[in-house]
Amino acid sequence: MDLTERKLKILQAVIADFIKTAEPIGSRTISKNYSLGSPATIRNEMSDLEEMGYLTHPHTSSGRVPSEKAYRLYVNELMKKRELSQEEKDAIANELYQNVNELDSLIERAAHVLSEITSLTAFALSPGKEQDKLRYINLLPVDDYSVVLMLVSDSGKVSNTVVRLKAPASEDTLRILAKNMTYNYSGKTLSEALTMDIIQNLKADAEAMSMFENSIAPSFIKTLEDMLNVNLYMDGLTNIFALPEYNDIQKARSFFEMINRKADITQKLISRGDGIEITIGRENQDAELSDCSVITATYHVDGRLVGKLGVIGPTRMKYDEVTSVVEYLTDNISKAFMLTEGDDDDR
Amino acid sequence: MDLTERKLKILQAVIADFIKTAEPIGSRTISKNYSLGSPATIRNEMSDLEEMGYLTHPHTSSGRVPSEKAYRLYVNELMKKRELSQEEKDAIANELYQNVNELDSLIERAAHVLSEITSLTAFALSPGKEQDKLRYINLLPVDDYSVVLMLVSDSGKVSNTVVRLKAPASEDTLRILAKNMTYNYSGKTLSEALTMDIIQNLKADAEAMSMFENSIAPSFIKTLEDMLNVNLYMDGLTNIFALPEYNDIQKARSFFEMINRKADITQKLISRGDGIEITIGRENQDAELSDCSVITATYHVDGRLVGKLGVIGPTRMKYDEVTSVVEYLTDNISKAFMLTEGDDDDR
DNA sequence: GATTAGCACTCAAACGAGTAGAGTGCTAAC
DNA sequence: GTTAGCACTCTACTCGTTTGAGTGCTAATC
Repeated sequence: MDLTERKLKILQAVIADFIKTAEPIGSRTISKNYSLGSPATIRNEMSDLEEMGYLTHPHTSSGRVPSEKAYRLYVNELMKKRELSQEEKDAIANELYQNVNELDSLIERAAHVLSEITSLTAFALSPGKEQDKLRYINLLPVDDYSVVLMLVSDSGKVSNTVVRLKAPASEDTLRILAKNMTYNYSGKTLSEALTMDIIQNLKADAEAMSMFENSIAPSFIKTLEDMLNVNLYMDGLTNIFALPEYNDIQKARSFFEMINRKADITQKLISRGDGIEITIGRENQDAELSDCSVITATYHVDGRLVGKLGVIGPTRMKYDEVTSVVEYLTDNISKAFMLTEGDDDDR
Repeated sequence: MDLTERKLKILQAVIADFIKTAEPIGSRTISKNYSLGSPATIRNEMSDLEEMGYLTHPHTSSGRVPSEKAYRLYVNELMKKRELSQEEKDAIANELYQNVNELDSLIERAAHVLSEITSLTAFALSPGKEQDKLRYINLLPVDDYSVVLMLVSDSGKVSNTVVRLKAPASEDTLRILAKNMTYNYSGKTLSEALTMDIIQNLKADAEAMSMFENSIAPSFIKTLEDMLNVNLYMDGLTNIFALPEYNDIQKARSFFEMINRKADITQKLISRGDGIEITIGRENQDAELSDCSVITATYHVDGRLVGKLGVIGPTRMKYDEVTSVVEYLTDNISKAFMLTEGDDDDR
C-alpha cells in the first residue's frame, strides 16, 4: 500500500491534533477541520494507515492515535522547521543572559529557559573537560592544619578543596610544593594528570614530599575528578503534572524516580550522538523511557568543550518547537563562550 | 472535663495507630489491641476526647483521627524520646562520612541519610557565613582577558569567579591589586566587606584602580554574596509518593511546586528557632504547609557557623524517631567540623 | 456511678445495571 | 473512488443497592 498525498495529510492532521489535545482523534474531527473529504473517506484512509502501522486504536470505538512509527516519519520528513520569531529569540536571549558570567551558570540558565518555553522537563550538561588543560596549582594556607588546594584550567574552570593536614606546614613548604606541582602538571590535560604517576614526578624537599604523600595527593585526585565531572542541571520537573499522560500517580512517581537518578541520566545523555538527536518511545533503550521522547542537542565551546542539553517528555510533544529552541540555545551558548577570542560585547 | 489517665492512654493509642496506618481508628481496634476497656467504654472516652478537641471525625460513621492539638500534646508531653541503638548510630555515621571532606558535602550527605531513615523529604542548609571573616583575596591570570578572583575565609570556605577584563592586565598589576585588597579586607566579616566603600579604601596605582573599578568590583560583590549564600540540599523528594496522604495527584503536585521554590524554603528555614523545632499543621504560618509538619534542628560549627537541617512530611509522622535522628545528625556535624582545634581522629 | 452489651443508624466505598455519546466498520448508493 | 446511512462497540457517567465499619444511645450489669 502506498502513502498517498492524502494519507500523508491525514496522518499529519492526526499527529498535529493529538499533540495538541492528547485525545484520540476521530474521523469527523479531521473532516471538519481540514478539507480532506467526508468522515467516511477519512475513516477508510485511517484504516489503511492503521494497517500500515502509523496509527493505533486504544479500543474499537475510539479515535486514532499516532504510533511511534508515525512520529518518526513526522520528525524525519513531515515536520517543517519552526523558525523562531525575532521576539521569541529576544525573549530567550534576555532570559538566558540574566546575571550570568560563568559557563556553568549559563548552562543552568539554559535548562531553565528551555523548560519554561517547552513546558517540559529540561536538562543541561556542563561540558566534559577531558581536553581541558591544567594551568595552575596553588596551595593557600587557611590555618595551621588546613590549606586550600586550588586548580585552574586553561578554560578558566577553577576547583578547590580544603585539605586537612596531618602536620602543620610552613608557608615556604606550601609555596615550594605548589610551584613544583604546577611545574609538573601545567599543560597536561585533566585526564593525563589523573593517570600520571604523581609521586615519581615531584622533586622537592622531604617535608614537602611527605605532606604531599600524606595529605595532598588524595585531595588532588579528588579535585581533578571534580573538575572533570560534568554537572547535570534540571528544571521544570513539575511541568509533567500538567500533562494528562501523567495523571496517573504511578506514572508520575516512576518518572520522578527515574529523573532523580542523576548519575544514570548523565550517563545516558553523554552517550547520545552529536548534533540534534531525537529518540522516540521504545527507540530509547531504557524501558523506563519507553513512552517518552528525548530531544538533545550538543553545544561546543571554543572547539574543545562539549556539552549537551535537551528535554524529556511524552512521545506526544511539539517536536518542531522543541527542536528549534534547543538549536537556538546551543548556538547561543557556543557564541557566548568563545574563549580566548576577544569577546563580542555583552547582551 | 479532665484528661484522665485512661483518656491519655486512649489518645496515645489512637495517635500511635494512626501514625502507623493513616486510617481512622475505631473503638474496636483500640479495645482489641490495648486493654483499656470494651469498645463501648472507649467510644465514650473518644467522644469526650473529641469534645475536648483532641480527636476529630472525618464523617459520622468513621473512626477517629488525631487533631493538631493532639499531636502537639503528644510531642510536648506524651512522646518519650526514642534512643537510637548503637547499630543505628553506627549505620548513620557510616553513611554520613562516606568520602566527605568538606563541610558542604557533609551537609548534603546528612540530608540524604535523613531522608533515607525517615522515608520523608529531608533538607539541610549549609551554614550561614555572616560571622565568617575574609582571609585572602587572590587574583590569578587565566589568559590576557580573564582572571580568577578567589576569596578564602577563615572557616576555609573558598569562592571564586572568573572575571573578564576590559583590558589585559600584567601579572604585576594583579599581584599589587590582590595584595591591596587582602590588606583592606582581611579580618573583616563577609557582611562588613559587603557594606564597605570599596573604592575609597584602595591605594594602588592607576592601572590597578581602573581594573578594579571596571572589572573586578562587580565580581567581587557577587563572589562575596556567593560566599554568604547558604546552599539548600534536599533529598527524598519522591518519598512522598509512598504516603497515602499524597495519593491525590493535586496534593503531590502542590507539594512539589512548593518544595521547588528553593529560595522560599531557605528563607523559611532560616527564620526558624534554634535547637529542635517542631511545627505542626497550621502552626506553620504558610497555608501551603497547613497539613504538613516540619521538624528542624540547628547545628553549630566551631561556635560560629550555624546551619539547619530537618524534614517535612504529613502531620502524621514518627515524631519520636525523626527527633532522635535529627538530633544525632546535628551533634555529629558539630563534632566532625571542629575547625582550628586539632581534630579528633575520624568517626 | 462506671462499664458494657445490644441495636438502630450513618456513611463511604464497592458493585452493577442502564444510558449517552463518540466513533468505527460495513454496505449500498452516488 | 467517494459518501451517506446504519448497526455495532466500547468508555464514561449516572444512579440505585449493598456491604461493612463504625458511631451514639439506651438499658442492663457490675
